[in-house]
Amino acid sequence: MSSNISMILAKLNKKDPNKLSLNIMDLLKKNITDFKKVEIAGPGFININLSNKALISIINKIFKEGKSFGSYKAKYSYNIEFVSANPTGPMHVGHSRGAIYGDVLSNLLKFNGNKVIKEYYINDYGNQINNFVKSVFLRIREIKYNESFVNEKELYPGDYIIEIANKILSKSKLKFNSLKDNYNFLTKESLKYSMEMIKSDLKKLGISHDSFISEKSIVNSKTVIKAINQLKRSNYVEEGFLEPPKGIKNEDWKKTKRLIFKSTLFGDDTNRALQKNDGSWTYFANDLAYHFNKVSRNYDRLINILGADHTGYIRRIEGAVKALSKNKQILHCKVCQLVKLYKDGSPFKMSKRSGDFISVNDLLNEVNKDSIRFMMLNRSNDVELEFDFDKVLEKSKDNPVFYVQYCHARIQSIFRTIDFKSKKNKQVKIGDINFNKYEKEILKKVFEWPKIIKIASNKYEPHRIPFYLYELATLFHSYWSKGNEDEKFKFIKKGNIDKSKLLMMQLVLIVLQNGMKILNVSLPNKM
RNA sequence: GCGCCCUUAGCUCAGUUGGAUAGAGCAUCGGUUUUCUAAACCGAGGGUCGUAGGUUCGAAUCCUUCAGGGCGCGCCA
Repeated sequence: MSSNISMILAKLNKKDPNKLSLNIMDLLKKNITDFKKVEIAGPGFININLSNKALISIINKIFKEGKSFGSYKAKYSYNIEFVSANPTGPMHVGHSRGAIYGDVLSNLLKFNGNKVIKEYYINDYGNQINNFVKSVFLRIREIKYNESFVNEKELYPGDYIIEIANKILSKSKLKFNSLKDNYNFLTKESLKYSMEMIKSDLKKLGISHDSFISEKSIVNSKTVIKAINQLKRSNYVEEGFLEPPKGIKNEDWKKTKRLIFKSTLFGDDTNRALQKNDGSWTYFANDLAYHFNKVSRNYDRLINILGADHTGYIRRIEGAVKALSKNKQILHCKVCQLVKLYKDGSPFKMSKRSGDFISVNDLLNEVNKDSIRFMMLNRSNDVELEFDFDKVLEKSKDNPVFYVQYCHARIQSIFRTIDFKSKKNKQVKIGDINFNKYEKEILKKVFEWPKIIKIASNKYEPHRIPFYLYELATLFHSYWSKGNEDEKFKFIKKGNIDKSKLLMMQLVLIVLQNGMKILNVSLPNKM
């Protein structure tokens, strides 16, 4: 164990850290007997070797905590919105990253005792939906009346549209003469089937949401007006004109008076329109209303998981939450960078519109859920993730999930061999326990687990968990193999096992199980 | 033009909210299997942490400059 307390105190008091360390060391030696050795190293670190007595008391504490080892008591309520993929088709590989990130972040926060609502915002309103429904209609015409499907720019050509068309046809005897006459029916049915597809994809990835909120229902409930009225009163919304957009040309742009949200007050580049040319609400206006609804549900903390292509949206919506909650609630937007898909050694472009994207379902047909989950978290969410289709399909040693699972399988293998069963309420006593240096390394790693959880939770960085588990597994595999070189490091000798080894393995097991439970990745007993 | 993210070994990336001699995997080279699971392990080579400054006992980490890459910049959703 090591402490940098002297350096911190030195900074505060402007004193020499080495001198402070000497003083602290004296105090420690006088007052505490749990230390075997205390010494000063480097610029003023205090290194402490724990006595067996102290070690045992820590181990007993871990056994007592068991499934909650690593967690700390927090009791905030969270709303985490993630996935929220448009209901115009199945999920693609890019969506799965945010989905898994959000899901594991939720598990992590729950592990610490927080209450978490996992929410999905269904964008079942607007032009995309019109185009989606039109696509379904045209496919129906194609099937029923042999009219060829002309692929216009705005339409969705993917095969799943044909599937939806077939499903609708098999249940309905309507003639489908005009889109207009069948519009409401088609919209309802198409959305039902596309959401079924998405939910099924999510389920296969091990993800389920607690709450689904429909954009259309927000619009119909007039929440938009309520939200905007409140913002008008606090002077965040006004009628006015906006400058022409700087980024891309838009021929439809017109300078007319409309309601705008003053997002520049929150660091945005420009104020944002709440109304379109024709006076109808923009997507942002509806989203504002949705977040008004979220704010009214009184969570302690709001989190949105967004794709990289929505970074420009963050200032606006975070500002909106501040304005709507009168600075009482804070929305944190976390961004997942792109997933770059590689196949046959070259980049594989995804496009939802063209219909040639790799869907989550395609992926799941070839790679198991555990590997996908682990791989998607094996990067910080802030960096692009290279997903090598071929490599993941190989199911080889390149895949780190196997490595961690294998560690678990080896421990279980030992337990099987000696017919060991974990007992409840075990109390370890000081006796013939004597950890060697390899075991101490592993214990040290196990003791780090709560710190990993704390950082991962505070920073919303669940990727730290797979990295940590991988490191723990490395130490274990390394120690295991010592037995190949030297008989005395064999775990089992003549059917017996050292008490210290048994303890060490039980501790590793606790951490592996707690960690993988948060990741929702399985731990097979045999591989 | 503006905003956000990134730049660490040949490649892909970690890096403890500022700590000790910067770490893994892959790739390269060389070793280890009558076994408690070799889906594993051990060893070797490989670094000016993009650049230039600053903050301090101490910087890959914080601040500023510049360069390179990605994403975005709608009255689409």
